[in-house]
Formats: sequence, C-alpha cells, structure tokens
Amino acid sequence: MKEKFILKQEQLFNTAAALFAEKGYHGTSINDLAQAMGLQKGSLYHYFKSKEELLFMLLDEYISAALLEIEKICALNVDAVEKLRLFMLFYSSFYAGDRDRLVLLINDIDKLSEALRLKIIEKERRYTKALTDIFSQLQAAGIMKKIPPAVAAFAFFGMVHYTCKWFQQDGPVSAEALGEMFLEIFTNGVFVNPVTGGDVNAGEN
Amino acid sequence: MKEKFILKQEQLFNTAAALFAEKGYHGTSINDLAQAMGLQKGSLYHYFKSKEELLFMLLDEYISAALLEIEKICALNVDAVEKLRLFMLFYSSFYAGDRDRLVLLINDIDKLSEALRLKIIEKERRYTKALTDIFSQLQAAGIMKKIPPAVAAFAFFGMVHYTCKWFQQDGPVSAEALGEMFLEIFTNGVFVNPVTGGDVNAGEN
DNA sequence: TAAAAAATACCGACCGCTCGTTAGATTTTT
DNA sequence: AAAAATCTAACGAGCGGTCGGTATTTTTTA
Repeated sequence: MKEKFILKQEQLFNTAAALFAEKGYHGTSINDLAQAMGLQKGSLYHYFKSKEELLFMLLDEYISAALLEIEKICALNVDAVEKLRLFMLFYSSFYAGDRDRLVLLINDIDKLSEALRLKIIEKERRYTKALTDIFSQLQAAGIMKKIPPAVAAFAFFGMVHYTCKWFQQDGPVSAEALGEMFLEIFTNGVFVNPVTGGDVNAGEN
Repeated sequence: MKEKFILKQEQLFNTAAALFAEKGYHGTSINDLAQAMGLQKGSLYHYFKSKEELLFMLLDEYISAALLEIEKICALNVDAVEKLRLFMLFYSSFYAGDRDRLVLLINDIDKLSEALRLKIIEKERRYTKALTDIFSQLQAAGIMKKIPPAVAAFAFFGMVHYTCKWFQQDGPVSAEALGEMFLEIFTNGVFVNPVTGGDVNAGEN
C-alpha cells in the first residue's frame, strides 16, 4: 500500500502551505514544520528531498490544476464574451478558494532558484496569454475598449490574487458570489450609468 | 552637521528597500545589506537598532506619505464622483511609482511583530475606510451598483497593489496613464456597451 | 498461519554554516 | 580634543541537511 505515504505527504503539503503562508518560506524552518507534524525534522526528508523542492511541488501542483481547467475553458466552442465570463468566474473562485496556496504563489515564487521558478512562470505565462487572447478577440469585435490587453489581464489578476489579503471563505460573501462581482466590475464597471470625464476611448469602434 | 547622517540613512533605506523587495525580508541578511553599502555589518547599527525596526521604518514612512495625501483628497469640497476620481488617480500613480516599497508592503508586513504590524495596519485601515465611505456615498446617491463597498475597495486595491508584480515604470505605459485605465475599468468597465447576463443588479435605484 | 525477510517510517545526534546582535577598539571628521 | 563613523571579533542560536541506526509495518516464504 503506497496509500499511506501519499496520504501523509498530502497532509504534510497542507501543513507546509499553511505555515509558509503564515510566516513566509524563509521564516518557516524545517523544524517548525516537523513540530507541526509531530515528527523530528530528519524524518521529513522521506517526503521531499529539499525545502526548495517542497515549495516547488506545492506551487506546481496548484498552478497546474488551474491551468488544466483554464485550457478546457479556452477550448470550448463559445463566443469570446462567454469565454471571458467562464474564465473570470472559474479563476476567481479557484484562487479565492485556497488562500494558503495563493499566498505562496504571490509571495514566495521568487524564493525558488532560477530553474524551478521558470517552470512555474512558464505556466503562469500560458494563462496570461489565454486571457489576453480573449481580450484581443473582444477588441477586434469592437466589444471592448482599447485598453492594452496585458494591462487589462493584470488588472484582473490583481483583483483576484489580492483576495488572499482580505477575503474570508467563511465570511458573508462566497467565492462564487465574489467571482460574479469581479466579472461585473470588470466588464461593466461599478457605476449604474457610464460617467464620462476621464474616458480613455469609450464608445468608439 | 546632522545632514550627513540623515543623507546616509536615506541611502541605506533605499538600498534596504531594494534588497528586501528582491530577496524578501528573511532572505536578506544584515551582511548583504552591509556589503551593498560598502560597510561592515556591525557598522549598520549606527543607523537602526534592529532589523525589524528597519523594516518598520521603511513601511511606516511610505504608508504615512500616502495617507497624508489621501486625507487631503477626502477633505476637498467636491462631489463623490470627483473624489473617487482623484483618489484612484493618486493611489494608482503613488503605488505604481515606488515598486520596492510596494513589494514590502504586500509581502513583508507579516514579518513584523504584532505591535509594530498593528501600527501599519491601522493606517491601512484608515484609507480603506476612506474609499469605502466614498462608495457608500455613491450608492446612496444611486450612482453606483449595490456591490459591497468593502469588496469594491479591495478589488481596486488589488488592481493597484498587484502592479508591483508586472508593471515597469520605464515601459510603454506611464503610472499616470495606468491610473486612468484603472479608473475607467473600475467605473465603467472594459466593455463599450454594457453586456448583461450575470449582472449583479445593474440598472436599479 | 507463522516465521523470516524486506521495505518503510522515524529518531536523534551531528555537520558546517549563517544569522542578528553586541562591545570595545580604531579611524575619520569636526 | 571631542564626537561621529566605522571596524573587528566574537557570541549564542538556529539554519538546512546528513547519516547510522531502530522501530514498525508489509510482503514473502515455508
């Protein structure tokens, strides 16, 4: 039975994610982690070969799961408006749904060495491209304002990623409801009727 | 002449901010900092009494400057729409304008001990309240959709704070232009014409 | 089914190194 | 000569990681 190993490793991963998220990667010692698991630190090295590899596995597992779902959405045969809706709803609830991992992805990715970091960044790049492509399509169709797609994409990622600093899963707003709000803010804005003044280029095309 | 002291301390602060931003608070040693300043590490203790106090001073100086300006804006005798505009433009260009300090504020605030962290958080709380108050006024006036003001505020902060992960000051988009885009996205959305479907409660009031 | 063998999980001491911090001596500036 | 800035050397603690050895569990064998 390999099950036992996998099970305990998973428990270890979750504990590590929680500790890293709380005190930072460098701020959490292997000993801290061992204590939280009720083990001696030497014992942990049966589950990973180095602290850095542990961090990498946490991040990679997480981002790969997101990427899989996102590429499914992008492969759907629906128009760009609907694709954007699905993307944003999924992305919001996915990332607002696992605070610990999100904190790691935001704070500690730079603590990886070049080689490992690039593997993570490459995957990030893929779904950044997915979203900018959707924006480009929307602009080509005259539906979206001429805001640089990359700026729009990072503005959205910012809204979502920052949830790890304030959003509580057990609070009055669910992760799904939050996604709906982000979608609405991002596509139509918070104002009931458009208010002009500093408009970039609203209404053309 | 106290000038020399202040000047060198300022230089030290900027160096520390850059290193902390790059490698993290725990990832940067006093020795790293000393080398970057061309001094021995013991010598640095003429300029601060502990590493933690150094971090605190960096954060406090920065957030206090922002808060001062924000409270000026809130005290202006203009309507809420204009107040929101001024708030967002200032906030965007201020935070997108000093990447190092912003990274610290996002990543390393939790490395402070309880007592010092609370001092920073209290100031953050004040300008979070400033923005939520503006939203409440806009909603009372029927100008803004019924999105919880706190959610809207954090959505905006997220867009801005996340710039430290991608925005380059010397790139094709200036910090001011970025502020205009964020304002437009946030108030009117990226779509040219409102697209319904998942609307929270657009059009009422 | 029971003993033997193999694989797994864990311990605890230890390595070399770096950490933040301190204190006293020394150099540089005023 | 006084004051400010810097250096040197050392401290105790903690770091990530290693290793030989020991329980414990699982698998194989008879």
